[in-house]
Amino acid sequence: MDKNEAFELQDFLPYLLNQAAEESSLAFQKIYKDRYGMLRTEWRVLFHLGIYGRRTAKEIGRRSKMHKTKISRAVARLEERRFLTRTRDEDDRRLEYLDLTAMGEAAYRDLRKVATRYDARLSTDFSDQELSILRNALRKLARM
Amino acid sequence: MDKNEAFELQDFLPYLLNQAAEESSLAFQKIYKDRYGMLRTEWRVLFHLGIYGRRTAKEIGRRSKMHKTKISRAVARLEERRFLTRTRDEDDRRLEYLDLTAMGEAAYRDLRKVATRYDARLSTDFSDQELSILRNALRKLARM
DNA sequence: CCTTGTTAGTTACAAAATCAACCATTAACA
DNA sequence: TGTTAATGGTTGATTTTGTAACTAACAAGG
Repeated sequence: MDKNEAFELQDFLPYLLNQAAEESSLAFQKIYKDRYGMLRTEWRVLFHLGIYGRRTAKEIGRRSKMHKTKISRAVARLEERRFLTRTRDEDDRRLEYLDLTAMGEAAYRDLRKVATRYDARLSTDFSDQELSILRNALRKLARM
Repeated sequence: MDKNEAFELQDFLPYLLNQAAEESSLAFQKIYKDRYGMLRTEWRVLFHLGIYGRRTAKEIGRRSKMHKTKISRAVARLEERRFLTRTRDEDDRRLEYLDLTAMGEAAYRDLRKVATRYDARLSTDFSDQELSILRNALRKLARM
């Protein structure tokens, strides 16, 4: 009754996913870090604003599933470094709208280009069918 | 010349992988945390020893790609809580072999059972073919 | 208006990860 | 040998994250 089945750590999805996530983001991380001194939370906020335009912190949080304190700090740092500005909503003064500055836009476009190339490079190892299954599975696992 | 192509954050592999990794490890994390007060680094070390038997910290690091300080601290905590013991190699006194105690073994077997069930549950969303493509792709991305 | 509850966002403090410098030991080799 | 380099592992300082408690603003009902 030992239940001593072979358990392969390498097959355990949470572990495997984590290794793949870590390894695959390393080289991209190096770029946004070296080039703009950004943290992971920061490029994410930057991208959200770059892609979807003016948003509140709340909206970014809902989509990215980042906790609001992470976002609050990322926004503070991005503002300090002049990548974005905040504007209070005059009708509901709890809200503030975030907009990329020209510098923020430039950084976004630059990093988007890098990300696009980077994603393409990662994808070369797989067929179109594999890629579509992979992305689909990941979206399901991520519940998004 | 604007290059203003649609960029979908949800399709960017490093992002997608990270979301999937985070989401999919949440429920498992709750178990090793609530049941044994362990951190992610700690269950990993525990599993390495449970699966592969007596190892040095170095060997665990090579396989898991965890930084040696993480391992050092995880080992220290696991030793404090009597999940493992250390034995110096008398021929090369820099090395120390790590072994699970009976308690460590028990915790490992318990968590392995949980992990097996958990992995099975995650897998139910996919066909065998999808699973094999997924695991393969992840191993390739993780370079393992 | 006044309480009570909710929401958006921040802050304070504890927990954890990162990075560099650090022992102790062994290896390499002049 | 004696010096320098490399290795396994630990420690301390700093940075980041996580958790909870906190403002400030709005909303709803009396």
